[in-house]
Amino acid sequence: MKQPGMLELPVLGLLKERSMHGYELRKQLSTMLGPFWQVSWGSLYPTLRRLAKEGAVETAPPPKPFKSKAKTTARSHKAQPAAPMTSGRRKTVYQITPKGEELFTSILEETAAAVDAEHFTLKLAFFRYLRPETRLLLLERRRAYLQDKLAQFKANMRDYKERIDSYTLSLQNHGMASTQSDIEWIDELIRNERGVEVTTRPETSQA
Amino acid sequence: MKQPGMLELPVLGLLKERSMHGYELRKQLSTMLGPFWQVSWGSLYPTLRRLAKEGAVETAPPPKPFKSKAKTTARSHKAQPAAPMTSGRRKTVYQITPKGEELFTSILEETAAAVDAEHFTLKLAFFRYLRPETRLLLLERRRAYLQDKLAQFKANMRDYKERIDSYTLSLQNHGMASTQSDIEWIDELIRNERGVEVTTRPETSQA
DNA sequence: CGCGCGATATATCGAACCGATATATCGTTG
DNA sequence: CAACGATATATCGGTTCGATATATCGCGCG
Repeated sequence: MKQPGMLELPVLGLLKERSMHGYELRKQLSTMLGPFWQVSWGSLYPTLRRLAKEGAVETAPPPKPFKSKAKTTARSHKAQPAAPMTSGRRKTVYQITPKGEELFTSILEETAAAVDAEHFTLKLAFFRYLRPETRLLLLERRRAYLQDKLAQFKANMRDYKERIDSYTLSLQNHGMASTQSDIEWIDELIRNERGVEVTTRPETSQA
Repeated sequence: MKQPGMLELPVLGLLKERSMHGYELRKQLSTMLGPFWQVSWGSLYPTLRRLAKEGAVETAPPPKPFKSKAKTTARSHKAQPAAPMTSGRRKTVYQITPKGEELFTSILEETAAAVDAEHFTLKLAFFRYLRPETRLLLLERRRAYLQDKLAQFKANMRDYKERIDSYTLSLQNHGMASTQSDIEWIDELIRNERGVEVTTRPETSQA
């Protein structure tokens, strides 16, 4: 997972359900995506600041002051690095704004960059927020992309299979099989999406 | 493909076979890896400079001056950006050095970071340069990693399958199936590696 | 009782990569 | 000979990663 613009969607998607701070955001993300992706701090916190600057999220004050702050005295004995107030256990809670909701939807709906595995995976995790027709559109885009990838594999094999060693050959074959398996999975999702109705067509080729 | 340290191995691996310039390097890389990975210029050229600075590669003068350079006159009419000599069709040919050969081998042999899909894919493309025992070691590391990933999937499913929606569930299931398929592929590679000898053991579990 | 240790929580740094873009030349083709 | 696509190198800005720093909280354990 390293494509740019990967964090916005899941961050907004989780904040849409309820307000959270960074640490919890990461835990939720891990739960949701399992072994697919472990978000790094070095991308999560900058993303939160980015979203805040765009006005897509805003920081809420901690729910309850609770213990009262008895030590508002200077307390700068340790030289805070660069940002204001660098002390422990802060719990900067972020909540989504209407603008953030809009951004979330526009990112989720966009079909252009939805094709690569990472972006698609992320979108699927928030598929429930899309209308069925948009879901179908995204699924079909992904399918077309995979079909194209498969064709590239085949072309590559046709042209170069004499020139590549057995390991690379095995790699290509496994890549093809995986892509084929991905396509079948997408087809299953498409079938589920359409209910069980129509589509008595026997074969799956469409490209 | 975005993990750091991804370019060094294939660049050195290709230059090991014969000297090339950047553009050709990229074409060869595309041929070898097919649809797996398209290297971007923004990473390839900086990598070449990085490797040059480390002394792992060096630029060779163009094979033949050929047409003779009749215009060694100033010719600075266009303000070259930052590097010396910025004109067209330069063909900066890179060749590997002994130090580069060493670096190639050490990167290829290291087992630590060999586990993630991208690095493993890249290593496999140069597997022929490894001794059979090192190949087996790398394959088994990869297998253990995948087995662990599978276990994480299972644990995740066990703990959260009630709380996640059907799309995320399908995602997890497909992820598990893919990982399982990857394991079987690795097992096949391991079997091939061992020749056909021994290992009459019926099941594949080893973790 | 206090001491360490692990979980909680935020932040930053440098390195690496990507996508887009700029620039220039060469070969072909109409 | 002009247009165009392939060849060829380079840089910029933005994003992510991995490592690391810092600090606090809660718990167990001697």
